[in-house]
Amino acid sequence: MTSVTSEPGAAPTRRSADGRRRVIDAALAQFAEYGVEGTSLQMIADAMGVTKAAVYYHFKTKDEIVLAVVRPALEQLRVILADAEAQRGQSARARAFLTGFVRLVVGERELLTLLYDDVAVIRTLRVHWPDFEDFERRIPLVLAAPDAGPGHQVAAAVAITGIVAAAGSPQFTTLSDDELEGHLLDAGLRLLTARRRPGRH
Amino acid sequence: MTSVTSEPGAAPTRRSADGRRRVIDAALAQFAEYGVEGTSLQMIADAMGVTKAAVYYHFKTKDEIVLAVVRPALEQLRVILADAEAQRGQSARARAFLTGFVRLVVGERELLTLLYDDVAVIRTLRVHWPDFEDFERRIPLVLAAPDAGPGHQVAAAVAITGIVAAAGSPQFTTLSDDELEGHLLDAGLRLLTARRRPGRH
DNA sequence: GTCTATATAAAGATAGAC
DNA sequence: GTCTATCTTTATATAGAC
Repeated sequence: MTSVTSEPGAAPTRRSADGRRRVIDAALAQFAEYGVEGTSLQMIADAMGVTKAAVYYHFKTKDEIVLAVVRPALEQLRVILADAEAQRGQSARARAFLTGFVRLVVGERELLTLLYDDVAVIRTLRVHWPDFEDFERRIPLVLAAPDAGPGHQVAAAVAITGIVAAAGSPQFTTLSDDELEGHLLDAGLRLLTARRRPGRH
Repeated sequence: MTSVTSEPGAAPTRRSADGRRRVIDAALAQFAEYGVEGTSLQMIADAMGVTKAAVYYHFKTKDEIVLAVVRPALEQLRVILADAEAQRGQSARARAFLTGFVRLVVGERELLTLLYDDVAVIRTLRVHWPDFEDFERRIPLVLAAPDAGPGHQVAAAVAITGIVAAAGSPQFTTLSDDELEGHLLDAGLRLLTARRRPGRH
């Protein structure tokens, strides 16, 4: 299972991609349990069975590890968002985003929880990830038209944040991915579906 | 403004309640912005304009500060939960909890976000707050009957976690408390209202 | 690629003066 | 009630041997 380091045609990086992967996997597990600020390089190294210096061979700083951990989720989010925005019609865009987002969340529960709940991750992204604030602007827009009124905006916010948190909850580990995905999608659609409230305004 | 320390009939604590309050307020502000692990005693002291040692006069450990910050929210949650459980009928119980919970969340946005998002807070509570795991069991139960099927459980989880996160979002700071409360309640009700899925798509 | 050893800073926490 | 000063531990990070 070891030493496929730098085969020609494989990973284009100088440092072996496999070494980085092992750090990233160990880091994600620790981050998910203790949070980024609650995880030291020592803890990551211990989880890998190596020393801190070995970890620093692969990444120069802790921030770089955070970025590397979170990068794949953001890349997928970028694609899902762009695809949704390309749809014709507001409700088609919202539905397209929701569908892709739910699939991403179920596939990467720990990662998305980290992305949405960990203030340290969000701070790091705002500083080092150029497109992040873009996402924060565009996601509400793809889910609800700006002129649809605050009720729709609030419902959309409840939907995406609730979906992430519910997917990450230990309560639903017994459900299959497909089942969970179906229920989350259902909940999301209920929130996004425009319905005039009978009693108000 | 100062030195009302230990008036007879006032706070029953030896250390002045006012001094504790100032620590708690400063700590909450820092915790909300940087997370518990990302906040040092030094940062709290700086925010108060005093030294670390002055903070340690009021609280023996950082954990004690965390508990004190979070205590009022948990006390309110305890009452809301007990009142809801006392209602007759599952749907009355769910609605009662949702109503109280939304009001609590809107009134204490920072605090509830901390309670739901910060892994360090949750770990501290699981260790030092006897009733916390009780809450974690009872809240899902008051919102959805255990035999109602996983779809209802998931919807309920989306509702409460989404409500907390949406209320804490900077997106809605322009809304009045009453407006936000109304929209959150509306979103929550949409999720809790039992509806057979009519086989959409 | 991993190690030992170390530099430097900051963390939580305490002692004792005022 | 707040201060200065200090202790101890741990944090991020680097240098250089193997």
